[in-house]
Amino acid sequence: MKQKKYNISVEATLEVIGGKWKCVILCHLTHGKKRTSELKRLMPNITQKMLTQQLRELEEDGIINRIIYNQVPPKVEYELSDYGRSLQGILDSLCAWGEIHIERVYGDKSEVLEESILNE
Amino acid sequence: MKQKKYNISVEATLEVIGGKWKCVILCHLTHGKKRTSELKRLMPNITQKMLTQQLRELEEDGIINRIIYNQVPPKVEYELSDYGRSLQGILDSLCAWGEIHIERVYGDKSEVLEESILNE
DNA sequence: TACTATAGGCACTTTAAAGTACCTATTAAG
DNA sequence: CTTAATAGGTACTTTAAAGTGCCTATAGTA
Repeated sequence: MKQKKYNISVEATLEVIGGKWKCVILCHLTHGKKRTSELKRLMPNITQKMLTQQLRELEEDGIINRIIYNQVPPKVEYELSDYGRSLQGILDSLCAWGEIHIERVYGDKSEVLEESILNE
Repeated sequence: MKQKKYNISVEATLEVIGGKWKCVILCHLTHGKKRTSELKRLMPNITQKMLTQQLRELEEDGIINRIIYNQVPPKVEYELSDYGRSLQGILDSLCAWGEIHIERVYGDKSEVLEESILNE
């Protein structure tokens, strides 16, 4: 546990949910438990490696739980932990702001949001 | 204006406030207008180049206003725009969560937050 | 027997983000 | 006539983030 020094508390938040994928993963998990393959399908552009890597880090930080079913082929589910759920409000706001921003910039969100997510 | 495709709306948000510095800059601006040199002092580890670059991008996205005073030596101030203020709630929550997280991980926040910011 | 599905490991490469170093302009003060 | 202060530009380099390709295990099915 290296003693980092932060100049402002938001830096600590960014260490946990920063980067290209973590917020996206977490936003999906706000809608409930998800299997690895479901997450992969929801994020067509993420690579297997990045998905696993980000999930590991979120688990290490206590944000998500990893649920392993003893089956073949393997089944693993991820869900927000209790602690992770303390981010729910932020995640919801981030998604909501994104929608507002898309409408502001592009007018019609259906032009920039993949259909797959429009009807969900 | 390239028509990006997002798989989830939060990706649009991250395009605007993602990266290492933007949230930090914006959090400082939630406390009011700041000169370039003030921002630099508040973020001892940011380089001149990154500061200017991030400020330019935030301005382009309509999040902040740049106020130029016709003086020598130059004086420039930055403030949240009306649109930027729609992020205020998110920014406050991100800071608040960071404090909670620091206390959870390190116990005492005075050990990881630079003194300069503790008494502000 | 070969192939599928699922979750993931690992070495290596690429790309994008960030950092470094050095440059500009202007005016006042010493 | 040199220096300080402020805000910023730009070419180049470094580093960290992300991506690619190929590998594993296992039980069931065609």
